[in-house]
Amino acid sequence: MSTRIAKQRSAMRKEPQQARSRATVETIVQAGARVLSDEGWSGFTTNRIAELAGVSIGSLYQYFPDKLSLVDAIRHRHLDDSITVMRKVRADGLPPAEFAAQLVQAMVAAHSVYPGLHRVLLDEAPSSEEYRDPNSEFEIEYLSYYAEAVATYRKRSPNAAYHVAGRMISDAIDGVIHNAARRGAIDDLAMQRELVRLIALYLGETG
Amino acid sequence: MSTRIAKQRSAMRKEPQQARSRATVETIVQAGARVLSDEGWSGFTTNRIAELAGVSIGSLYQYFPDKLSLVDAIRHRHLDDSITVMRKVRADGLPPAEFAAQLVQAMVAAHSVYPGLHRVLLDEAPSSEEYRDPNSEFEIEYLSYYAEAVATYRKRSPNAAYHVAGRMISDAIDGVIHNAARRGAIDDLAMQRELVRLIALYLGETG
DNA sequence: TAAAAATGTGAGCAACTCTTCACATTTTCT
DNA sequence: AGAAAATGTGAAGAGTTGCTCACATTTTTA
Repeated sequence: MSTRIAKQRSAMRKEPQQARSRATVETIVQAGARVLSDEGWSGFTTNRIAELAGVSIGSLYQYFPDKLSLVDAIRHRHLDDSITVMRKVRADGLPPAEFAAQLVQAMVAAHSVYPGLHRVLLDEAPSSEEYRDPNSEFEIEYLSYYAEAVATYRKRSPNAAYHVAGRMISDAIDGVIHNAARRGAIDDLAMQRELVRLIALYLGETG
Repeated sequence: MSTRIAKQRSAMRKEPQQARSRATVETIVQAGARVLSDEGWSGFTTNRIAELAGVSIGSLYQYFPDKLSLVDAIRHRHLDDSITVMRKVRADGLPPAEFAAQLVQAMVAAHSVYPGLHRVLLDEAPSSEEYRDPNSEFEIEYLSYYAEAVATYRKRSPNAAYHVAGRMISDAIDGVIHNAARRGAIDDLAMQRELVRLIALYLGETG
Protein backbone atom coordinates (compact mmCIF):
# COMPACT_ATOMS: atom_id res chain seq x y z
CA MET A 1 0.00 0.00 0.00
CA SER A 2 2.92 2.33 0.57
CA THR A 3 5.55 3.48 -1.88
CA ARG A 4 9.01 2.21 -1.08
CA ILE A 5 11.48 5.08 -0.82
CA ALA A 6 14.81 3.33 -0.75
CA LYS A 7 16.18 -0.17 -0.75
CA GLN A 8 16.87 -1.42 2.71
CA ARG A 9 20.50 -1.78 3.61
CA SER A 10 20.48 -4.59 6.13
CA ALA A 11 18.28 -6.88 4.11
CA MET A 12 16.40 -9.83 5.42
CA ARG A 13 18.30 -13.01 6.05
CA LYS A 14 15.88 -14.98 3.96
CA GLU A 15 12.98 -13.78 1.84
CA PRO A 16 9.67 -15.36 2.89
CA GLN A 17 8.29 -17.27 -0.09
CA GLN A 18 5.02 -18.81 0.92
CA ALA A 19 1.92 -17.02 2.19
CA ARG A 20 2.38 -18.56 5.62
CA SER A 21 5.84 -17.13 6.17
CA ARG A 22 4.85 -13.75 4.76
CA ALA A 23 2.12 -13.63 7.40
CA THR A 24 4.65 -14.60 10.05
CA VAL A 25 6.96 -11.75 9.07
CA GLU A 26 4.04 -9.34 9.02
CA THR A 27 3.00 -10.42 12.51
CA ILE A 28 6.52 -9.98 13.81
CA VAL A 29 6.86 -6.47 12.37
CA GLN A 30 3.54 -5.43 13.86
CA ALA A 31 4.36 -6.89 17.25
CA GLY A 32 7.67 -5.05 17.11
CA ALA A 33 5.97 -1.74 16.33
CA ARG A 34 3.51 -2.27 19.15
CA VAL A 35 6.25 -3.06 21.68
CA LEU A 36 8.36 -0.13 20.50
CA SER A 37 5.42 2.25 20.77
CA ASP A 38 4.16 1.01 24.13
CA GLU A 39 7.30 0.10 26.00
CA GLY A 40 10.11 1.94 24.25
CA TRP A 41 13.46 0.69 23.15
CA SER A 42 14.30 -0.92 26.47
CA GLY A 43 11.20 -3.11 26.24
CA PHE A 44 12.10 -4.11 22.71
CA THR A 45 13.57 -7.57 23.40
CA THR A 46 13.54 -10.25 20.74
CA ASN A 47 12.04 -12.85 23.07
CA ARG A 48 9.27 -10.45 24.10
CA ILE A 49 8.42 -9.64 20.48
CA ALA A 50 8.35 -13.29 19.46
CA GLU A 51 6.07 -14.04 22.40
CA LEU A 52 3.68 -11.17 21.56
CA ALA A 53 3.67 -12.20 17.90
CA GLY A 54 2.90 -15.75 18.94
CA VAL A 55 5.86 -17.27 17.12
CA SER A 56 9.02 -18.87 18.40
CA ILE A 57 12.21 -16.89 18.75
CA GLY A 58 13.73 -19.10 16.09
CA SER A 59 11.21 -17.95 13.50
CA LEU A 60 12.13 -14.35 14.11
CA TYR A 61 15.78 -15.09 13.40
CA GLN A 62 14.89 -17.02 10.26
CA TYR A 63 14.05 -13.72 8.54
CA PHE A 64 15.83 -11.01 10.52
CA PRO A 65 19.59 -11.47 10.94
CA ASP A 66 19.58 -9.42 14.13
CA LYS A 67 17.58 -7.07 16.30
CA LEU A 68 18.72 -3.99 14.41
CA SER A 69 17.43 -5.23 11.09
CA LEU A 70 14.01 -5.60 12.65
CA VAL A 71 14.05 -2.01 13.91
CA ASP A 72 15.11 -0.92 10.45
CA ALA A 73 12.20 -2.76 8.88
CA ILE A 74 9.80 -1.05 11.28
CA ARG A 75 11.41 2.33 10.67
CA HIS A 76 11.31 1.88 6.93
CA ARG A 77 7.65 1.10 7.00
CA HIS A 78 6.87 4.00 9.31
CA LEU A 79 8.74 6.55 7.20
CA ASP A 80 6.98 5.37 4.07
CA ASP A 81 3.63 5.83 5.72
CA SER A 82 4.54 9.28 7.05
CA ILE A 83 5.70 10.58 3.69
CA THR A 84 2.63 9.16 2.00
CA VAL A 85 0.35 11.00 4.40
CA MET A 86 2.27 14.25 4.04
CA ARG A 87 2.36 14.22 0.26
CA LYS A 88 -1.39 14.57 0.29
CA VAL A 89 -1.31 18.00 1.95
CA ARG A 90 0.11 20.73 -0.27
CA ALA A 91 0.23 24.46 0.30
CA ASP A 92 -0.62 25.56 -3.27
CA GLY A 93 -3.50 27.94 -3.26
CA LEU A 94 -4.63 27.24 0.29
CA PRO A 95 -4.76 30.06 2.83
CA PRO A 96 -2.27 29.49 5.70
CA ALA A 97 -4.95 28.61 8.25
CA GLU A 98 -6.45 25.94 6.05
CA PHE A 99 -3.12 24.44 5.10
CA ALA A 100 -2.14 24.33 8.77
CA ALA A 101 -5.41 22.67 9.71
CA GLN A 102 -4.99 19.94 7.12
CA LEU A 103 -1.36 19.40 8.06
CA VAL A 104 -2.16 19.01 11.75
CA GLN A 105 -4.97 16.62 10.95
CA ALA A 106 -2.62 14.52 8.83
CA MET A 107 0.01 14.48 11.57
CA VAL A 108 -2.49 13.47 14.22
CA ALA A 109 -3.74 10.69 11.97
CA ALA A 110 -0.20 9.44 11.33
CA HIS A 111 0.34 9.16 15.09
CA SER A 112 -2.92 7.60 16.10
CA VAL A 113 -2.06 3.96 15.44
CA TYR A 114 1.24 3.74 17.32
CA PRO A 115 1.40 7.05 19.17
CA GLY A 116 4.83 6.47 20.66
CA LEU A 117 6.48 4.89 17.65
CA HIS A 118 7.72 8.01 15.89
CA ARG A 119 9.38 9.37 18.98
CA VAL A 120 11.01 6.09 19.90
CA LEU A 121 12.31 5.56 16.37
CA LEU A 122 13.71 9.07 16.30
CA ASP A 123 15.16 9.33 19.76
CA GLU A 124 15.72 5.97 21.38
CA ALA A 125 16.22 3.23 18.88
CA PRO A 126 19.62 2.97 17.24
CA SER A 127 19.49 3.27 13.47
CA SER A 128 21.67 2.12 10.64
CA GLU A 129 23.67 4.72 8.73
CA GLU A 130 21.04 4.94 6.03
CA TYR A 131 18.63 6.68 8.38
CA ARG A 132 21.10 8.76 10.34
CA ASP A 133 22.27 10.39 7.14
CA PRO A 134 20.98 13.98 7.03
CA ASN A 135 21.09 13.72 3.24
CA SER A 136 18.97 10.62 3.06
CA GLU A 137 16.16 10.66 0.56
CA PHE A 138 13.67 10.81 3.37
CA GLU A 139 15.30 13.75 5.17
CA ILE A 140 15.61 15.68 1.93
CA GLU A 141 12.03 15.18 0.88
CA TYR A 142 10.76 15.89 4.37
CA LEU A 143 12.76 19.11 4.71
CA SER A 144 11.93 20.30 1.21
CA TYR A 145 8.29 19.87 1.96
CA TYR A 146 8.38 22.40 4.79
CA ALA A 147 10.80 24.73 3.01
CA GLU A 148 8.41 24.81 0.08
CA ALA A 149 5.46 25.62 2.32
CA VAL A 150 7.34 28.49 3.94
CA ALA A 151 8.50 29.79 0.55
CA THR A 152 4.99 29.61 -0.84
CA TYR A 153 3.65 31.95 1.79
CA ARG A 154 6.69 34.18 1.77
CA LYS A 155 6.10 34.40 -1.99
CA ARG A 156 9.67 33.54 -2.92
CA SER A 157 11.40 30.42 -4.17
CA PRO A 158 12.85 28.04 -1.55
CA ASN A 159 16.35 28.98 -0.42
CA ALA A 160 18.70 28.24 2.47
CA ALA A 161 16.88 30.56 4.88
CA TYR A 162 13.60 28.85 4.18
CA HIS A 163 15.16 25.50 4.89
CA VAL A 164 16.09 26.72 8.35
CA ALA A 165 12.59 28.10 8.87
CA GLY A 166 11.09 24.89 7.52
CA ARG A 167 13.09 22.71 9.85
CA MET A 168 12.27 24.93 12.79
CA ILE A 169 8.52 24.85 12.28
CA SER A 170 8.70 21.14 11.55
CA ASP A 171 10.52 20.55 14.83
CA ALA A 172 7.99 22.70 16.67
CA ILE A 173 5.10 20.67 15.28
CA ASP A 174 6.96 17.50 16.10
CA GLY A 175 7.38 18.63 19.69
CA VAL A 176 3.71 19.38 20.20
CA ILE A 177 2.56 16.12 18.62
CA HIS A 178 5.13 14.08 20.46
CA ASN A 179 4.42 15.55 23.88
CA ALA A 180 0.70 15.14 23.31
CA ALA A 181 1.30 11.51 22.38
CA ARG A 182 3.33 10.98 25.53
CA ARG A 183 0.42 12.17 27.66
CA GLY A 184 -2.05 10.18 25.58
CA ALA A 185 -3.72 13.43 24.55
CA ILE A 186 -3.13 13.38 20.82
CA ASP A 187 -6.85 13.85 20.18
CA ASP A 188 -7.17 16.96 22.33
CA LEU A 189 -9.04 19.36 20.05
CA ALA A 190 -8.15 22.49 22.02
CA MET A 191 -4.49 21.61 21.63
CA GLN A 192 -4.93 21.00 17.90
CA ARG A 193 -6.61 24.38 17.47
CA GLU A 194 -3.74 26.17 19.16
CA LEU A 195 -1.21 24.30 17.08
CA VAL A 196 -3.04 25.27 13.89
CA ARG A 197 -2.99 28.87 15.01
CA LEU A 198 0.72 28.71 15.74
CA ILE A 199 1.53 27.32 12.30
CA ALA A 200 -0.83 29.65 10.44
CA LEU A 201 0.60 32.71 12.18
CA TYR A 202 4.15 31.71 11.41
CA LEU A 203 3.49 30.90 7.77
CA GLY A 204 1.20 33.86 7.21
CA GLU A 205 3.80 36.34 8.39
CA THR A 206 5.42 37.73 5.24
CA GLY A 207 8.94 38.02 6.59
CA MET B 1 23.55 26.82 44.23
CA SER B 2 20.06 25.59 43.32
CA THR B 3 16.85 25.79 45.31
CA ARG B 4 15.46 22.41 46.26
CA ILE B 5 11.89 22.01 45.08
CA ALA B 6 10.79 18.88 46.85
CA LYS B 7 12.24 16.28 49.15
CA GLN B 8 13.47 13.29 47.26
CA ARG B 9 11.44 10.15 47.70
CA SER B 10 14.00 7.42 47.28
CA ALA B 11 16.60 8.93 49.53
CA MET B 12 20.23 8.02 49.60
CA ARG B 13 21.22 4.86 51.35
CA LYS B 14 23.81 6.65 53.42
CA GLU B 15 24.53 10.37 53.64
CA PRO B 16 28.14 11.20 52.75
CA GLN B 17 29.78 12.83 55.76
CA GLN B 18 33.33 13.67 54.88
CA ALA B 19 34.52 15.90 52.05
CA ARG B 20 36.02 12.91 50.28
CA SER B 21 32.75 11.01 50.03
CA ARG B 22 30.82 14.10 49.06
CA ALA B 23 33.21 14.50 46.17
CA THR B 24 32.68 10.86 45.26
CA VAL B 25 28.91 11.27 45.15
CA GLU B 26 29.28 14.43 43.10
CA THR B 27 31.51 12.65 40.61
CA ILE B 28 29.05 9.79 40.30
CA VAL B 29 26.10 12.09 39.66
CA GLN B 30 28.03 14.00 37.01
CA ALA B 31 29.21 10.83 35.32
CA GLY B 32 25.63 9.61 35.34
CA ALA B 33 24.38 12.82 33.72
CA ARG B 34 27.08 12.61 31.09
CA VAL B 35 26.29 9.00 30.22
CA LEU B 36 22.56 9.69 30.15
CA SER B 37 23.04 12.68 27.86
CA ASP B 38 25.53 11.01 25.52
CA GLU B 39 24.37 7.42 25.37
CA GLY B 40 20.78 7.46 26.53
CA TRP B 41 19.03 5.22 28.99
CA SER B 42 20.32 2.02 27.42
CA GLY B 43 23.91 3.13 27.97
CA PHE B 44 23.17 4.01 31.57
CA THR B 45 24.64 0.95 33.29
CA THR B 46 25.92 1.12 36.83
CA ASN B 47 29.25 -0.44 35.97
CA ARG B 48 29.77 2.01 33.09
CA ILE B 49 28.99 4.98 35.33
CA ALA B 50 31.31 3.79 38.07
CA GLU B 51 34.05 3.29 35.51
CA LEU B 52 33.57 6.76 33.99
CA ALA B 53 33.47 8.30 37.46
CA GLY B 54 36.67 6.47 38.34
CA VAL B 55 35.23 4.76 41.41
CA SER B 56 34.42 1.16 42.10
CA ILE B 57 30.92 -0.16 41.64
CA GLY B 58 30.79 -0.78 45.38
CA SER B 59 31.18 2.92 46.12
CA LEU B 60 28.20 3.74 43.96
CA TYR B 61 26.03 1.34 45.94
CA GLN B 62 27.26 2.75 49.23
CA TYR B 63 25.22 5.89 48.57
CA PHE B 64 22.56 4.94 46.03
CA PRO B 65 20.35 1.98 46.98
CA ASP B 66 19.69 1.19 43.32
CA LYS B 67 19.94 2.48 39.76
CA LEU B 68 16.63 4.29 39.92
CA SER B 69 17.62 6.40 42.88
CA LEU B 70 20.60 7.63 40.90
CA VAL B 71 18.39 8.67 37.98
CA ASP B 72 16.14 10.43 40.43
CA ALA B 73 19.06 12.34 41.88
CA ILE B 74 20.11 13.44 38.39
CA ARG B 75 16.54 14.37 37.47
CA HIS B 76 16.06 16.31 40.67
CA ARG B 77 19.15 18.33 40.06
CA HIS B 78 18.25 18.98 36.44
CA LEU B 79 14.73 20.19 37.23
CA ASP B 80 16.05 22.51 39.89
CA ASP B 81 18.47 24.04 37.44
CA SER B 82 15.79 24.40 34.74
CA ILE B 83 13.32 26.16 37.01
CA THR B 84 16.03 28.42 38.35
CA VAL B 85 16.95 29.53 34.86
CA MET B 86 13.34 30.08 33.86
CA ARG B 87 12.39 32.10 36.91
CA LYS B 88 14.80 34.76 35.74
CA VAL B 89 12.85 35.51 32.56
CA ARG B 90 9.49 37.16 33.18
CA ALA B 91 7.05 38.65 30.69
CA ASP B 92 6.06 41.72 32.74
CA GLY B 93 6.51 44.84 30.69
CA LEU B 94 8.62 43.27 27.97
CA PRO B 95 7.45 43.36 24.37
CA PRO B 96 6.77 39.85 23.01
CA ALA B 97 9.86 39.77 20.81
CA GLU B 98 12.16 40.64 23.66
CA PHE B 99 10.59 38.19 26.07
CA ALA B 100 10.85 35.46 23.44
CA ALA B 101 14.49 36.27 22.80
CA GLN B 102 15.38 36.05 26.48
CA LEU B 103 13.41 32.87 26.92
CA VAL B 104 15.13 31.16 24.00
CA GLN B 105 18.50 32.27 25.25
CA ALA B 106 17.73 30.79 28.67
CA MET B 107 16.55 27.52 27.16
CA VAL B 108 19.62 27.22 24.97
CA ALA B 109 21.82 27.88 27.99
CA ALA B 110 20.01 25.25 30.05
CA HIS B 111 20.70 22.66 27.35
CA SER B 112 24.27 23.51 26.54
CA VAL B 113 25.97 21.45 29.25
CA TYR B 114 24.21 18.11 28.75
CA PRO B 115 22.29 18.63 25.50
CA GLY B 116 20.59 15.24 25.52
CA LEU B 117 19.83 15.03 29.22
CA HIS B 118 16.44 16.73 29.26
CA ARG B 119 15.06 14.59 26.48
CA VAL B 120 16.35 11.35 27.98
CA LEU B 121 14.99 12.19 31.41
CA LEU B 122 11.63 13.06 29.91
CA ASP B 123 11.23 10.28 27.41
CA GLU B 124 13.48 7.34 28.13
CA ALA B 125 14.45 7.03 31.74
CA PRO B 126 11.86 5.55 34.10
CA SER B 127 10.91 7.90 36.90
CA SER B 128 9.50 7.48 40.35
CA GLU B 129 5.92 8.51 40.96
CA GLU B 130 6.96 11.88 42.26
CA TYR B 131 8.04 13.01 38.82
CA ARG B 132 5.40 11.30 36.73
CA ASP B 133 2.69 13.14 38.62
CA PRO B 134 1.15 15.81 36.34
CA ASN B 135 0.32 17.74 39.50
CA SER B 136 3.85 17.72 40.82
CA GLU B 137 5.18 21.01 42.08
CA PHE B 138 7.49 21.17 39.11
CA GLU B 139 4.81 20.55 36.48
CA ILE B 140 2.52 23.11 38.05
CA GLU B 141 5.11 25.83 38.26
CA TYR B 142 6.34 25.08 34.76
CA LEU B 143 2.86 25.17 33.23
CA SER B 144 1.81 28.25 35.15
CA TYR B 145 4.84 30.04 33.88
CA TYR B 146 3.76 29.70 30.27
CA ALA B 147 0.07 30.24 30.98
CA GLU B 148 1.00 33.49 32.69
CA ALA B 149 3.08 34.62 29.73
CA VAL B 150 0.23 33.92 27.33
CA ALA B 151 -2.27 35.67 29.59
CA THR B 152 0.00 38.68 29.94
CA TYR B 153 0.01 39.30 26.22
CA ARG B 154 -3.65 38.41 25.76
CA LYS B 155 -4.27 41.00 28.51
CA ARG B 156 -6.42 38.70 30.60
CA SER B 157 -5.87 36.67 33.72
CA PRO B 158 -4.68 33.07 33.29
CA ASN B 159 -7.52 30.60 32.76
CA ALA B 160 -7.98 27.07 31.45
CA ALA B 161 -7.66 28.09 27.79
CA TYR B 162 -4.38 29.80 28.49
CA HIS B 163 -3.08 26.69 30.14
CA VAL B 164 -3.72 24.78 26.94
CA ALA B 165 -2.03 27.49 24.92
CA GLY B 166 0.83 27.62 27.39
CA ARG B 167 1.43 23.92 27.22
CA MET B 168 1.24 23.94 23.44
CA ILE B 169 3.81 26.70 22.98
CA SER B 170 5.99 25.10 25.66
CA ASP B 171 5.89 21.79 23.81
CA ALA B 172 6.69 23.54 20.53
CA ILE B 173 9.73 25.22 22.04
CA ASP B 174 10.73 21.94 23.61
CA GLY B 175 10.57 20.24 20.23
CA VAL B 176 12.77 22.79 18.51
CA ILE B 177 15.36 22.78 21.28
CA HIS B 178 15.36 19.03 21.58
CA ASN B 179 15.70 18.34 17.88
CA ALA B 180 18.46 20.93 17.61
CA ALA B 181 20.23 19.23 20.51
CA ARG B 182 19.92 15.87 18.80
CA ARG B 183 21.69 17.22 15.72
CA GLY B 184 24.27 19.01 17.84
CA ALA B 185 23.04 22.32 16.47
CA ILE B 186 21.76 23.95 19.62
CA ASP B 187 23.92 27.01 18.98
CA ASP B 188 22.60 27.62 15.46
CA LEU B 189 21.75 31.33 15.52
CA ALA B 190 19.54 31.21 12.44
CA MET B 191 17.45 28.56 14.13
CA GLN B 192 17.25 30.60 17.32
CA ARG B 193 16.08 33.65 15.39
CA GLU B 194 13.27 31.72 13.76
CA LEU B 195 12.22 30.24 17.07
CA VAL B 196 12.10 33.70 18.63
CA ARG B 197 9.94 34.86 15.75
CA LEU B 198 7.61 31.93 16.19
CA ILE B 199 7.12 32.59 19.89
CA ALA B 200 6.79 36.34 19.49
CA LEU B 201 4.16 35.98 16.76
CA TYR B 202 2.13 33.54 18.81
CA LEU B 203 2.27 35.59 21.99
CA GLY B 204 1.79 38.91 20.23
CA GLU B 205 -1.40 37.78 18.55
CA THR B 206 -4.23 39.12 20.70
CA GLY B 207 -6.57 36.17 20.39
C1' DT C 1 3.48 -40.54 -3.23
C1' DA C 2 8.09 -39.74 -2.12
C1' DA C 3 11.80 -36.58 -2.06
C1' DA C 4 13.07 -31.81 -1.50
C1' DA C 5 12.40 -27.34 -0.02
C1' DA C 6 10.41 -24.12 3.09
C1' DT C 7 8.99 -23.11 7.53
C1' DG C 8 8.65 -23.50 12.60
C1' DT C 9 10.53 -24.83 17.31
C1' DG C 10 12.74 -23.91 21.91
C1' DA C 11 16.53 -25.44 25.00
C1' DG C 12 20.62 -23.41 25.93
C1' DC C 13 25.18 -20.74 25.36
C1' DA C 14 27.88 -16.60 25.87
C1' DA C 15 27.69 -12.05 27.19
C1' DC C 16 25.87 -8.69 29.85
C1' DT C 17 23.06 -6.65 33.73
C1' DC C 18 22.25 -5.12 38.74
C1' DT C 19 23.53 -5.80 43.18
C1' DT C 20 25.85 -7.81 47.42
C1' DC C 21 29.33 -8.64 50.75
C1' DA C 22 33.57 -9.79 52.95
C1' DC C 23 37.36 -7.25 53.16
C1' DA C 24 41.14 -3.26 52.74
C1' DT C 25 42.18 1.55 53.38
C1' DT C 26 41.63 6.21 55.12
C1' DT C 27 39.90 9.54 58.32
C1' DT C 28 38.13 11.00 62.76
C1' DC C 29 37.70 10.59 67.61
C1' DT C 30 39.51 9.87 72.42
C1' DA D 1 48.81 6.16 69.51
C1' DG D 2 45.04 3.18 69.31
C1' DA D 3 40.17 2.35 68.57
C1' DA D 4 36.18 3.33 66.01
C1' DA D 5 33.87 5.10 62.23
C1' DA D 6 33.71 6.25 57.47
C1' DT D 7 34.96 5.20 52.99
C1' DG D 8 36.57 2.37 49.08
C1' DT D 9 37.19 -2.21 46.60
C1' DG D 10 36.03 -5.84 43.10
C1' DA D 11 35.03 -10.79 42.65
C1' DA D 12 31.00 -13.20 42.07
C1' DG D 13 25.80 -14.61 42.24
C1' DA D 14 21.36 -14.42 40.20
C1' DG D 15 18.91 -12.78 36.47
C1' DT D 16 18.22 -11.17 31.58
C1' DT D 17 19.49 -10.63 26.81
C1' DG D 18 20.64 -11.65 21.81
C1' DC D 19 21.17 -15.30 19.12
C1' DT D 20 22.27 -20.38 17.40
C1' DC D 21 21.45 -24.89 15.99
C1' DA D 22 19.87 -29.52 15.81
C1' DC D 23 15.62 -30.98 14.99
C1' DA D 24 10.23 -31.36 13.88
C1' DT D 25 6.52 -30.07 10.87
C1' DT D 26 4.30 -28.32 6.71
C1' DT D 27 4.19 -27.25 1.89
C1' DT D 28 5.80 -27.69 -2.80
C1' DT D 29 7.80 -30.28 -6.44
C1' DA D 30 8.51 -34.20 -9.50
